[in-house]
Amino acid sequence: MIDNAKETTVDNLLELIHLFDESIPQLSIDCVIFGFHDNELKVLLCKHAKIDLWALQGGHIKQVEDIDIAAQRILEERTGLRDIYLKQFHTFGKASRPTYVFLKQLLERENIDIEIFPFLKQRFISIGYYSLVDFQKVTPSVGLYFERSEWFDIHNLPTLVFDHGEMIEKALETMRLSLDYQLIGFNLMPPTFTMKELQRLYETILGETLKRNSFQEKILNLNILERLEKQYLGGAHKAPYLYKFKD
Amino acid sequence: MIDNAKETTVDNLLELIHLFDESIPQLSIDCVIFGFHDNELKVLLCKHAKIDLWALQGGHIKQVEDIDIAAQRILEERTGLRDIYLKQFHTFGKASRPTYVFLKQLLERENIDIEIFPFLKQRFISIGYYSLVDFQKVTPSVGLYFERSEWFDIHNLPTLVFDHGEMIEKALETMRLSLDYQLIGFNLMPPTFTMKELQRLYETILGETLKRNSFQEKILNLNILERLEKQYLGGAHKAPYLYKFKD
DNA sequence: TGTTATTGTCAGAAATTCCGACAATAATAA
DNA sequence: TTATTATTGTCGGAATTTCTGACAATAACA
Repeated sequence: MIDNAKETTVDNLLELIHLFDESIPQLSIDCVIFGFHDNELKVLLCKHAKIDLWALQGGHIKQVEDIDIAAQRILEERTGLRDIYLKQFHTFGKASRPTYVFLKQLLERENIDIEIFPFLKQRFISIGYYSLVDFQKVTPSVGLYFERSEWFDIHNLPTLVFDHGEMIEKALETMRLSLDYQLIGFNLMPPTFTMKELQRLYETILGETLKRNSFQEKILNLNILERLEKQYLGGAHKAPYLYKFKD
Repeated sequence: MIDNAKETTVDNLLELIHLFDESIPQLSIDCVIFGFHDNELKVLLCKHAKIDLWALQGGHIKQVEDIDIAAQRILEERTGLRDIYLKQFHTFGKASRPTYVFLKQLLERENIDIEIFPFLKQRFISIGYYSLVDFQKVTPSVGLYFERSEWFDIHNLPTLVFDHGEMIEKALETMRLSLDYQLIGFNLMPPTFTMKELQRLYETILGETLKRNSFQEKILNLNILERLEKQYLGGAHKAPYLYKFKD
């Protein structure tokens, strides 16, 4: 958890304006960064100092920048991670997305009239990406003008801005569906792992328990794992095989 | 096929500028409108009078308009159809999408300097939607400042602008995958139809032949069809049952 | 040395998909 | 009227996949 109690200063407002100037207007990217560790599935949210609402990790697209690259940049800014599985899943563009109301309220608490920044009055359309990381490996960092960045359990989310709740829902649904026909967890596992550890990842993402032998059969049939030598791990039981993903 | 040999006049250039003004900048929608009829799968493309490249049916999003509604509006403008299955499938945003080069070339042929219209110099990001219609029921109409609108067989496409070829590819792939777990052809079939007719739709979309009895078994198991009385259709053989989609 | 907890494996059950075969039947030809 | 032809409906078994319980193997611990 990060808490730097940053104040909104004139300086970082100017920086914000500069960012807007060199970015594509009315279009943002929001990353649903899922974090997995020890049977827990979390999502990384951030929050402004003066407002009790949480938001996804968002950002803008530079005028000369691929949208996929922009999403990677945002992910790296907030997590320090690169080369992570990151997938575009949907673009959200309801006319009623209440970005204006939120920003107005935010600026009012700073005693700033939103009329000074006409670009903030515009409606925003957001391209959603999701990714899956090991939250133990991440040191969250707040973006410009946010105050805190924190992992929340997927079953216990705080109140969110805009339609960010809906976005998380849709990202989760997409990820669960894609689990059936592609492997998305290979950044999450240590270099070698047991079948049980992999199963727990699947169970946590899917939110349901799986049969031990069915799971093993299914995964092995995908033919993406290489079996290594057993290793004694210190449990009062038979030692499991270790696996690694094939190169 | 529509061919109205429309000239680019000052009037419709002004109209174009007006459209840009009330729309979200640097963001467009492109609709991959697939047309099916008699074992043929086509896509509806349009073309400017002075340029030998074809394009998807595109348009812009009004400042106060849901993106889904904008896509529906574009579809209706170009085909006259409403309440059609229309699905967002991907947003395309490579920094190198060469929209500027194309528009400059287009305007030069009209002896217009693109510098007069700075908004045209901007890079565009495009939200892709696809839909599936019966091309016999459609009377294509050209949008503002296009000259012709025509159906092309999916296996025999002309040279396309920008990355529109890639967009069609991705739309087709998405549609084929979604065929497995949802029914997308219900606007295409007549009110009642035979199993063979439905099978041909699937075969055409998938680009492969299917076994008669496996297909029937699979579709009936979806439990979305209602079997009606047989009807003699005039073939030298047993009359097939008719089906309709359950209400 | 026995107990305990977990693992690897296998065989059979259950479910799904695949596929060939055959009778039914409507139009057409004889 | 009758035989032929083309296509349909359906059934049953083969092949494949998925599910599930059972049991032996084994490493740590008492």
